[in-house]
Order: sequence, then structure tokens, then C-alpha cells
Amino acid sequence: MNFKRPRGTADILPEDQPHWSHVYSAARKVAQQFGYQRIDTPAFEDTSLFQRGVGDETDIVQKEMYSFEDHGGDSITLRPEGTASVCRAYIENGLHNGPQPVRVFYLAPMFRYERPQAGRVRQHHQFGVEAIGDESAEVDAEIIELGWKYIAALGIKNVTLRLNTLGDPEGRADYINDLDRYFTEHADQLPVVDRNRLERAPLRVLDSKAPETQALADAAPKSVDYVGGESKDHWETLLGLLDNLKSIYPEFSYRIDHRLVRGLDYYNRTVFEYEPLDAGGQGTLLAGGRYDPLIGILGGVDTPGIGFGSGIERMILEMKKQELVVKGSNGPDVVVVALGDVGTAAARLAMGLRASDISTILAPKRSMKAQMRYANNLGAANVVILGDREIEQGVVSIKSLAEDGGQSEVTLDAVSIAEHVRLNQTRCVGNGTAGDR
RNA sequence: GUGGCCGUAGUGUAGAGGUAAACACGCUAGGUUGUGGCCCUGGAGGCGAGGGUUCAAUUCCCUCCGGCCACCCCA
Repeated sequence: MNFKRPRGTADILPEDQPHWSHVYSAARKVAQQFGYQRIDTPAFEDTSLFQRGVGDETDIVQKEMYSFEDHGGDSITLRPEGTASVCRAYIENGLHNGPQPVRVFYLAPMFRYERPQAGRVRQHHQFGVEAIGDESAEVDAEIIELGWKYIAALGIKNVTLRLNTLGDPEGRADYINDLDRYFTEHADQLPVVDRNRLERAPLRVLDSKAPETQALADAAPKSVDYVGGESKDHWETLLGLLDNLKSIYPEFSYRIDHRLVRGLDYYNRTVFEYEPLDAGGQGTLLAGGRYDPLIGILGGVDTPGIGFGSGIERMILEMKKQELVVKGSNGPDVVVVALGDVGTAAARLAMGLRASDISTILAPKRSMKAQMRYANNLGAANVVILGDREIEQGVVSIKSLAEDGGQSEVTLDAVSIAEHVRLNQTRCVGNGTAGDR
């Protein structure tokens, strides 16, 4: 019986790594550009953190968390998302004592017990950002801008922003009442799933996938109409800033979607999602929102916050779908080919070259032809050939594997060889032939 | 969690109730004496797992596992 990886997990093989590094470096670069600093929190937390943060009732807690009891009898949960942990860290480490808002980002695996599909796995990875300690609409716009820059940095096109405002808890009660009444009046037109949803989470009926519900939802009361006062100013300021963003990036577009909601109580005001224009089922690339009540719920002093999370697997899927080319990794500068019985001289030479910062691989002990082929298949820039003859004469043969590569002899001495290899490289770069290496 | 489609070497595909399961790419070894890519010739490697029907199953049936799709949910 062979071992298999657990359901919904993936091996990220060397051939996939270029995509991952591309995404990671874009994320770090964009975060840095906006002044967000990295934070890492544990992969698991007390179960109660997520129960509080997410709400006991939901399916999330009921069936989607990886929870278990550890040897000490504590209930532990593999983190299903990043926000709760970051907020816990903010409270626990007294981050409110520094300049506010605290701007942080994370790149981390998340765990959810789900039925897998493409872009939906049990262990997935997220890039997320949080800005905690500032309730102004400018920060909302900043987060949305950051998300935009991130997607753009990946080269992904044809993405649009959907957004909505959920108002504040006070106004929301009225809204949910009216919404509830509206759908209850039309309950006979709702499919069974949505009638159940109506009882559990009226807001969720809005983003139902059933066509008959969608028609109803379009005419349902809109949360925007229930926001007033500061919340309304906040919303209008945000829209103004987004218009400005649009004037800077012509590709940027947004659409107010009255049916965009969140199932969790702690979200308020701004909610948003980026998705491809031709989005199918698992389409959302990045989703975020404001969660001003959360830190209070978690036991901290009331502190506003906003952030987003974005699944890296989905981004890579989308990049592949859009046929974006990501450069693969380069081969080594040198493969050392050893001929005949040269003892350990070849291995010593490889060490010496690495000591001189030349990336070097020692070819496996095979025929010369096989070693050459090996070097070629690795995409090596040069081979350094070392045999009895070379040792006798105190030289090595260096051959460039470029199309029109030549061969020359250099003193058998790591430093001289390293120098020669570097010269070769600069010459190639000068020619522009190795610009993509 | 519900319903559906699917599961043949590393990858992509072909195949038939019955002796050696095919092809391409990839991997590997050679094509004489120390030179890669192209070409030629070899080699390794497989019917997801378990059970059942049958004289005989990779092929039919069941269960499980896994993938994909839709739903539930989606922090």
C-alpha cells in the first residue's frame, strides 16, 4: 500500500515553484510599497478564538474546522483564516501602543475541511493584509488599492472589483428586518435552500445562486439605503477615492453590488471582492472587508480594522488560465564533468567553485556523453571537464553550453575558473543573449 | 455534508471479458578510443485499493480512496 497525500492537499513540485515565488515576491513587494510589515502567527490556535471570531452557529465551526484535542486536553484548531489570529496577536502583544494603524501582512497556509475542487482545497495558502486602528475611509481605499496593485503585479488582467457597504450594526438591524420581511413575503417564490437560508442568515439569501432568488434579490431592499450618518459619509468618501483610483489606473473598475454580503456578524461597512470578469464557480481571487467590532468581540478594547485575504492557489490557477509566462529557474553556472579515475579532484573542484560563489553541480559518475547530456538537460551554462589529461597538465577545459558556445582551457584552480565563468556571463549579458537567464 | 462525471507508466493518450496492455513526450544506457542539443537502437516504469460475478477481469458489479463539476458553505 503506497502512501498518498491527504485529500485536498498538494505537493508543490519544483516545476511549480516559479509560479509560487512569483506570487510571493509580488505580495512582499506590494506590501512593502504600502508600508505593511510581515507578521507570522501560529498555524494553530485555541479553538475558542475562532469560535468567538467566526460565530458558533455557522457551518464553518460546525464542520469546516480542523479541530482536535491535544495531549494536554486543550481544544486546538488549525487556523482557517488569518484575521482572527492577527487580531489576537494585536491584542496580546499590545500593538495598540505603536503608531496606528498597525499595517501588517501575512503569507501562510490555512486549513479548512472542505470537499475539494479546483481552487478549493483543504490546505491552501493566503496572502492577507490587515490595517488595524484606523476607521477612516482612506484606509479602506488603501486596502482596495493594495489589492489592485497586487493583482496587477501578478500580470492578471480582466479583473473587477465588486463592493458594497453593510453599514453599522445599529442600522443593520433595521435593514435585516426589512430584508427578512421582504423575502418572507415572497417566500413562496423561493427554492427550499433559500427558505432555509432565510431562517439562518437572511443576508445570505441575497447572494444565492438560484436564478429565481436572484431576480427577487435584485429588487430587495439595499443595505446602502440603510446607512446613515458617519457610515454614509464613510461610504461616499470611499467611492470618491475609488473614482480617483480609476482615473489613475484605467484598467481598474468597480461595481457596487447590493447582493455582496458576508455571513459573519463582525463585518461592517465596506465589503469587497476582486474577481475575474468571466468568473465561474470558485472565482473570487481576493476578498476583504471592514471588521470594526471584531477586536472588541475578541476581548480587546474596541479598535477598528480592515483587511483582505487572497488565495494563492487560485491566483496561480488564474495566471495559468491567462497563460502568463513565469520564468523558470536557471540551471547552474557550472556542471563539473569528471572523466576516468580522477579520484576526488572533481568534487574538490566543485567545492572550490561554490566557495567562489559559482553555482556548481557535480555530474553523476557516468560516461562522458551521459554527463554532457545531464549538464544540457539541467540547463547549465558551462561544463568544466576534468580528466587525467587535465590533471597532468594542470588545466581544465571549460565549455559553454550556449548555442554557439566555445571551449577553452583554464588553469586548474577554482578562483581562475570562477573568474573565467563570470567573464563569460558578462559577455553574454552584454550581447543580450543571456538577458533572460 | 448532498448529487453527478471520472480514475491505464512521471505526463498526455490508445485499447480489449482471455496467454507478451500500445503510442508520444519524459527518464535511463548505448551508437568504440574524452564532448551536450538532432538522429538511431536498447532498458526501466502502469491498469488507484479491496471485494464480488466468471473457467478467466485492467475491462462487468459493489465498497473505499482520489480527482473534477454543481450544491451546502465560503472567515
